[in-house]
Amino acid sequence: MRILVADDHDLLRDTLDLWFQRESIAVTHARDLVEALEIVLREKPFDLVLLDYGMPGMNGLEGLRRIQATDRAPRVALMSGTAPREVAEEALAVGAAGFLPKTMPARSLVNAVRFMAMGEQFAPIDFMTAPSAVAQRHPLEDLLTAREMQVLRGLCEGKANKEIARDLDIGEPTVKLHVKTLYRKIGAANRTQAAMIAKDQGLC
Amino acid sequence: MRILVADDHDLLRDTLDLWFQRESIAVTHARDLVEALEIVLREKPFDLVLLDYGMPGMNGLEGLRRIQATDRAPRVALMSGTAPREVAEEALAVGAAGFLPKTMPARSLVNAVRFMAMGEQFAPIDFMTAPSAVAQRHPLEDLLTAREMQVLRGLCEGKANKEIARDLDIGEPTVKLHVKTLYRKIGAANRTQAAMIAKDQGLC
DNA sequence: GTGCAACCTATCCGTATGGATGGATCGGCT
DNA sequence: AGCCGATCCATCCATACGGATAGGTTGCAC
Repeated sequence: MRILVADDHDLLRDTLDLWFQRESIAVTHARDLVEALEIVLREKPFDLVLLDYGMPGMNGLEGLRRIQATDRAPRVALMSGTAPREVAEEALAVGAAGFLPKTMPARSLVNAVRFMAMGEQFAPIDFMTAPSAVAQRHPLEDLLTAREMQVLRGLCEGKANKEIARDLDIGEPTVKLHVKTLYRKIGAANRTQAAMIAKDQGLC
Repeated sequence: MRILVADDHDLLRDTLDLWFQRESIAVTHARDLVEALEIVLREKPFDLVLLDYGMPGMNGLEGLRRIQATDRAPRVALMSGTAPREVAEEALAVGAAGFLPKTMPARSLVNAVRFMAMGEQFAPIDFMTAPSAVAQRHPLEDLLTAREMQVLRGLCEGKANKEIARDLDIGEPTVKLHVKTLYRKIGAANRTQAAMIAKDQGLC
């Protein structure tokens, strides 16, 4: 089996080499996307091409598409240590053979490579089912003050201002004030919209 | 490689047999869970045990747990044509080697079996990332009338009764009536709670 | 210190909401 | 025919809500 590994990280490439050799998998190297493209076009087709998502020239999924466009590498997989799940999903959607987080055990990585070379799609299950992970640190949390967040949580539970006031041990007029100001901050016209926005953001 | 296939469908078992034989995979059969348990305890350990989720004696994931509890079958995978994604997720969470929908191509199934026997976890990516799929046909939808559902959708968008009335081209008093009755049906105390409940159910 | 932001309280007002009635029409069912 | 549920409309009322305005107290930064 012959594969092409395109990664600008020397250490990782060397480490992978050891494992692939032990499994009698022939490895060719590339340091960036252009080099990978040259090799793909020059050499005879590989069983699998591994692309580092953060490698020079990749430009997101653009690099993946360019390799696929050559029609000389039907099996292309993405590798990354940092990319969020969404990237993996989109890569698979556009026909990538798989997605390999660099946190995988080497043993599993070799197995995955064999699996993908057989024509299957691979991605670590726990990685793909993990809850989005991004959530971009809740844009609301640094837009609203601590008190406003507490009030917003009350709104999410469908509580009346009076209830929220009791829960937070403050006066009802104060709650009304917080409610009003947080409406403006998050762009809500009433408490229901505020609650829905909060829920969309993953709060409550 | 030796595997145990436990499935009460003769046809499927025979079909799998052909494929496994061609791949020089030795297959033992079981027709239900008790038979599978007997075989697991009697014979020497298998590289993989395939369990039909809907097979007699399975009782949900209970069967999976019982096989695992024998400590004689470290690699157990689930098979099903109908089970929702949630079942697959839970099975993997409790340590199943994988989940195989019966809609898979036989070729891929064999690859997946080999993959799992190597110690990896497998589940079809598209199956696992599909949006829930179940939603059990929205319990609300047959609890509420058509009009009430339309009103509820309006509530979800944070609209006022008057707006909803205009959208549906009915009078505001009527909207208020629908709102009131749907509160009682879904157990909401106010419009915000109603909207949150609807959102939880996947509507809006 | 001065300024500022976050927090708290208060009062006023118009409107929306939630709830309870009563009554009406229409279609489907027995 | 009679009954029932879904739909519609109307009126009444107490309360909650949304908004504006005018204060007050902290604590922190300049």
